[in-house]
Amino acid sequence: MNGPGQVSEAARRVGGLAVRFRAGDVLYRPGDAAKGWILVESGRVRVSLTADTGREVVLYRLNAGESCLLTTSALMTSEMMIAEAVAETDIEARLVPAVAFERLLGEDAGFRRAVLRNYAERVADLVVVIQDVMFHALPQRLARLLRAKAKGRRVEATHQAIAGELGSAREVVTRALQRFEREGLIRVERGQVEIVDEAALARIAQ
Amino acid sequence: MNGPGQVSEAARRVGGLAVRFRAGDVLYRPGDAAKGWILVESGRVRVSLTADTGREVVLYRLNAGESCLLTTSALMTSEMMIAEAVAETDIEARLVPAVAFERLLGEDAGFRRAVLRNYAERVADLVVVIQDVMFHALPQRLARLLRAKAKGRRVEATHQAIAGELGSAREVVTRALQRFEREGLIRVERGQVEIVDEAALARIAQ
DNA sequence: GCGCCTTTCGTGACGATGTCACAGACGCGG
DNA sequence: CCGCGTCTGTGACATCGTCACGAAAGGCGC
Repeated sequence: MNGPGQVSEAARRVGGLAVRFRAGDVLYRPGDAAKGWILVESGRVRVSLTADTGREVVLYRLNAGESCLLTTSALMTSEMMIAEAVAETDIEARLVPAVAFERLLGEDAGFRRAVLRNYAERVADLVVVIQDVMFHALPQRLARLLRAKAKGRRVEATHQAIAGELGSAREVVTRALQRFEREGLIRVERGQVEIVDEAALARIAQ
Repeated sequence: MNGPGQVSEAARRVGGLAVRFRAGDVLYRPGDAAKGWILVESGRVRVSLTADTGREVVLYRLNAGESCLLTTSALMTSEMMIAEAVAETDIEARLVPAVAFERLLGEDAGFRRAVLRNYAERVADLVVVIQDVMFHALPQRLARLLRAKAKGRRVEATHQAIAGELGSAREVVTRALQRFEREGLIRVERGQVEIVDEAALARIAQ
């Protein structure tokens, strides 16, 4: 395999430290210093921004074989982290010291390509977030999120969690969901949403 | 010198094509394909997102020695450009084919470091934009912008231009400026703003 | 099964912001 | 000095975020 495996193998070869986290653990929070280059080997990490008011927005997620754009950015600029990363599942990761990371970048073309391509995708994620929060109406974004998070026709998420994904407020999400429900698109229950009219949702999501 | 000069020299060495733009020229627009890796050698470029409604937000600017994050991201993912880049001044730049760029990254450690550090800064710019539009009130951002753009105590910009910087709407900027004027912080004239109470502005900007 | 506590959700009121539709003001070229 | 394009001013309105509550649903201990 030429993806996660290769990158992971390179990280191990160069002396990367194996680290583990449990679901719910905070990998880093605003104000922390970047400890090194970090590669997720299994599990999923959510990276988000939080305002002092408590409002939150998810920037991107990291899956196996991926590495955190903002950690590396902080590492390179010697700035502190401004975002927060939380383990959504149990995590196995590898932490590579900055100098070893730089060496790998120089010596291993495959590693370099994989890492840069991964960052390019995360950068695109960030731009999509900006476009979304600035240019797209909430119902549209909500519809898209529901479709994306649906397992079958069920979405397991509290209104608060949905608001966090979208960078909105819980009350606003509650009202938008009520509206969808009145219009017969969904059915709302505590902690979950059932999709009733998938086609209509798709239309709203564009 | 170890900054722009070195990077620029490397780009030339590897066969980068010299290109020029006049102030106001569009370097690329949404839907374009990335033509290669591009380095600004002199002048300033503004990179922004535009909605179909005409609303705009400035993502970052490129100065001499810097390279466009989004172009490189598009290059790596083979996606089309989603943003727009406009020359704010006359520009000299160097366009390096993708393969030559990749080769340079592998062979020249100084080049690699400079480029990656530059991208790390642009990434930080993007995150700041997200934080700003989501978490900070308009008066605060406006005050910050006025201070940043002031030459002496004068800011040359139309309300429309200011709105574009902030990702807001012209009318909203007009009203915010009126309010600042009523409170004696600034004086507004056609196409420019004079700062009267710099200290108060600084306080509002935090 | 019954209280109690925590989490989740519902709702009204209000301010800030974006949008729309115009109207007025300014300045430059002819 | 007349037009016309650019820039600015303004009112009306919808959406969204915030605040301040209160109600409902689950879980837990007993």
